[in-house]
Amino acid sequence: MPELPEVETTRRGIEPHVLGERIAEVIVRRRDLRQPVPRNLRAIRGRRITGVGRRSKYLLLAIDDGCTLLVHLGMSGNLRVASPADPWKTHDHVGVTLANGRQLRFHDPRRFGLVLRLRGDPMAHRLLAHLGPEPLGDRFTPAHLAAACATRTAAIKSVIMDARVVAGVGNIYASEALFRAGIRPQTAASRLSSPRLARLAAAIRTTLADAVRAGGTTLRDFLGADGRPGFFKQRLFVYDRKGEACRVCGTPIRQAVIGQRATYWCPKCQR
DNA sequence: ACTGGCTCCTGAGGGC
DNA sequence: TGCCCTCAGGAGCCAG
Repeated sequence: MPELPEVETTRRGIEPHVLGERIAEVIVRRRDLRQPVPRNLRAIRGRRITGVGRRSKYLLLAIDDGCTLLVHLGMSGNLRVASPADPWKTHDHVGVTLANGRQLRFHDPRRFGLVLRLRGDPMAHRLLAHLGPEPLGDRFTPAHLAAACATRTAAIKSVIMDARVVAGVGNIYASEALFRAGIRPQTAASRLSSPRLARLAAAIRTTLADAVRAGGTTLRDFLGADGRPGFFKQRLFVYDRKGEACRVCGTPIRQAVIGQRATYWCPKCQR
């Protein structure tokens, strides 16, 4: 479910409720996520949350003992601000109760998500160390994208979904950015000219920034920290629109599988 | 060094 | 209604 805009929406949603707050209790109802929730997670009890950050699709809660709570939402996860008195839903796996009477609930039916407690520099952790530049940051430039694509024969869509090339671009926004750039998703990355890649880099930026502004995309089950859906779905040009008319030229949107993932494009607008 | 394929898991939706 | 099949927003790991 969540790509970068959904994770950023979650980050912004929880930040005002948790920043500076003391952790009163940690409740773990299920440990068997993508990696087991560590036994020492409870060590954050009594500590304070000093920062709410994001890297790629990971949320990083800085704790005042120097460790970091690393949260990944996987395909079906969400993190919401609840009351400790709220009934626990079936797939609410972890709860972090705060001194202000709020409780962060980690909910994840498919359990592809992750809750870890990291010591030391989180960016040095093996899950984060290999990540490429943030697409909304200064280090993601046309030159960077061109260098990454120069030697790669894989489909451009697969390349922009490679987190080592650029972090946080998932299946929805890869198709959307390629539409905005006028590039067919199956084109071999190395065959794209510099101007076209520059246009793609800009499209990745604007697509993600627009989606963040709309509170992310809710296709089926994404909810922000306040339990509300995102509204970017109404603005999708191609994703999940197979057979429907292109919003620009009216041609039916096509769908195919690239790298095991459903991919959508307009055969007229994208060359 | 890349590339494509497989895997984890649950639930929703379509077809019959 | 109900059952069965397919597919889903991620991403690490594997063999070739």
